[in-house]
Amino acid sequence: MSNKNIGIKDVATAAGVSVTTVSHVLNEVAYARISPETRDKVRSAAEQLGYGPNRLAQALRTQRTGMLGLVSEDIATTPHAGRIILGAEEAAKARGYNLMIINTSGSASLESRRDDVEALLERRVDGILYATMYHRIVELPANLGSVPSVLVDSVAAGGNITAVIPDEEGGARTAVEALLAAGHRRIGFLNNTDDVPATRQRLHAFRTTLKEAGLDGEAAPVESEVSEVHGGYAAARRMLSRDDRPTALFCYNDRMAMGAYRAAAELGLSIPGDLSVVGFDDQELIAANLHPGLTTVALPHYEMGAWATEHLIDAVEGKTDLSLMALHPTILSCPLVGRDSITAPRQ
Amino acid sequence: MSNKNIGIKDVATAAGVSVTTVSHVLNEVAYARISPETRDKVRSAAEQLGYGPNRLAQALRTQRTGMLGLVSEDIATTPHAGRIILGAEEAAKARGYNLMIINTSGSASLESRRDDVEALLERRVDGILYATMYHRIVELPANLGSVPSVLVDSVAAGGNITAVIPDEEGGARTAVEALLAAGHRRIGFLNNTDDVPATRQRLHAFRTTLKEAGLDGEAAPVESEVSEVHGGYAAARRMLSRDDRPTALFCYNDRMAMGAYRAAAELGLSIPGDLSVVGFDDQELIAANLHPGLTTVALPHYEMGAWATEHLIDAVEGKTDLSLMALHPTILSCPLVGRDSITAPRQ
DNA sequence: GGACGTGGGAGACAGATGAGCAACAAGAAC
DNA sequence: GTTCTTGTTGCTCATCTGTCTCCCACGTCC
Repeated sequence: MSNKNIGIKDVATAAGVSVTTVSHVLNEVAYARISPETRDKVRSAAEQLGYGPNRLAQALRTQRTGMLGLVSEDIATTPHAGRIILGAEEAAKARGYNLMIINTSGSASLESRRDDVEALLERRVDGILYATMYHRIVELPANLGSVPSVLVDSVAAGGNITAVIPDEEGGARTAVEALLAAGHRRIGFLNNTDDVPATRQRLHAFRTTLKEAGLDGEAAPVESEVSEVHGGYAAARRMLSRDDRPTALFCYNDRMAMGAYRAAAELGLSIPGDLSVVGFDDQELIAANLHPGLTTVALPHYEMGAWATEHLIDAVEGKTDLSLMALHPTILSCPLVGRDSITAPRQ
Repeated sequence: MSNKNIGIKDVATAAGVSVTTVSHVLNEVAYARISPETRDKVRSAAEQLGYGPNRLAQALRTQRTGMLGLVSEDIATTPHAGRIILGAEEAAKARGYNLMIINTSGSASLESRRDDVEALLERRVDGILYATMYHRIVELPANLGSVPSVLVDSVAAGGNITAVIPDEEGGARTAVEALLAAGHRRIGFLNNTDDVPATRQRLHAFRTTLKEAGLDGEAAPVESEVSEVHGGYAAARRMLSRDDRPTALFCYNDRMAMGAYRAAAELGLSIPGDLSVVGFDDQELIAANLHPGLTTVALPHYEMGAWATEHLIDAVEGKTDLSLMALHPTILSCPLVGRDSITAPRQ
């Protein structure tokens, strides 16, 4: 219970040695030659007094705070932020670091982002994690560069900062392959309308994967709407009213899949009997709670947070050169989370 | 862009004054007598050099870090944590403080909680926020007491720590009153089975509110199940199969309400035409995306985080005495979030 | 007189702060 | 009209926060 008023010199007095010796013993300095008895005296004195080092003073002296800054967009509005934070926090804790959190808005001005980073720099964090809420290309404040930093779930406009992003294409491929493996040949895609990497890449992977399976990828039906439940509903209504109605749907995200569930229900189509569905995102609250459970592809938010933190710490400790990794973003795979929304097509 | 290598003495040299003067000017020390010209010189020198104070050194000297520790349970598993964090972060930022986050598990040992708090204390945070993921009675590590602290969404076993909690009874009353106001007289309650304050208090408010409306609260139907979608489904199936089927349902939380939606659909009951439903929690992802939108009662997570932070900072700055507030937990109200799941009963 | 074993002293990190020191002006004493 | 006191303005010096780390000191043994 580190009493805030007890310092190294109190321990020194209690143990009858100098502060230098206490420091040597407690930090297990390699070159220090101190007898085992003295070490014991110091250690027990420290424990009895409830001594805990003042990390501020240590940091001031050593130029290392053991703190990482995390500026995260829209912490509360998506569950994604929580998973990134958790991944980062656990990875940091495992290596003796702590996390300083700053929230920002996805639409915040460059100047306000700059101020956020500045606040972290004044606290002399050893490195900075910059996490966005969805995969895109972001413009980052220039002062980010003055300390090792890693971008989570986006790539930098300048392209000169190490980044981790999800494997959009691989994830889409995984989803479509799950449908193909179940025997489906007429597969539709409910896509998003935003101009973000995920929209383009998932569409590309959708077509390519079908083509590789010997199907006509270009002709496969795609309906685009905003990536919300009502968008998914609208897109699914159109898609399912076609003459050559697909037997399976790949949805841009779980929210759209939720809309598709409703559309299917209204049209008297049962899932997965009449229609198989795959989502994307693995938003527990939706995917696990729909009926039947939604098979979906998970975004590796936890993993990206942990990966970024690991490599950031490596860089801080001089074990890695981030500038080498900055050339290409690191891509983490999106695994399939199987539930009950896929089965073989009828007949 | 605070260059990490620029210190107060560089500014002093550039401005041609002493470091003392720079410190006086930049901190706007009240008793310092410095000419306007000198002040200008100092300020422009500081700006040109991109000087930013080293908060570590400041903190070491002033015994104030301007950092608050937040130990939060299960950051990623519920969206609730995100809202508490956001409330705390924004309140802290508004007053010039920053947040240091530590994640812990709801089932973590007392010793590991102690270590988490200890880590915060070593960093000399000015105060600590301790947030739990659902309203309950928690046992807290003893070292929490060595610095001002506030409990968010729980009360302490010893009862000697200032706490903010949601108004469970008021929220339940609000929900039931919304149903009564729509004209419902046969209202059922789908309750949770866990032995937590919310379970008891919401049930109590349910019965009391009915009684006050001249109905037989004791006789009103209650079905209890685990507070998940499938629990809500099972409870609703039983509830809706009764001879005196209620025309409205108050659900312990939005997840159970989601289960009730499915049960209603299976029984051919339309919402809200044949059955009105109110939830609890306001989990966006569910409540806003069900069809029809679920009217529900919101838990004030953002507000609790903000309230706790405000008062913690007040205590840190000597404006409040937390020990006085520790006598009774502060209760924040749970407002109704109206959507489309309530209407007047048929005929 | 080195080598070895054991330990301590004195900055340095970056900034905050109370006491104190020139410089000058106004008023008072001579 | 000069010197002395007193007061004010403007700024600086020395010291402090808690810890680390380079360098040195002392004694003993071969």
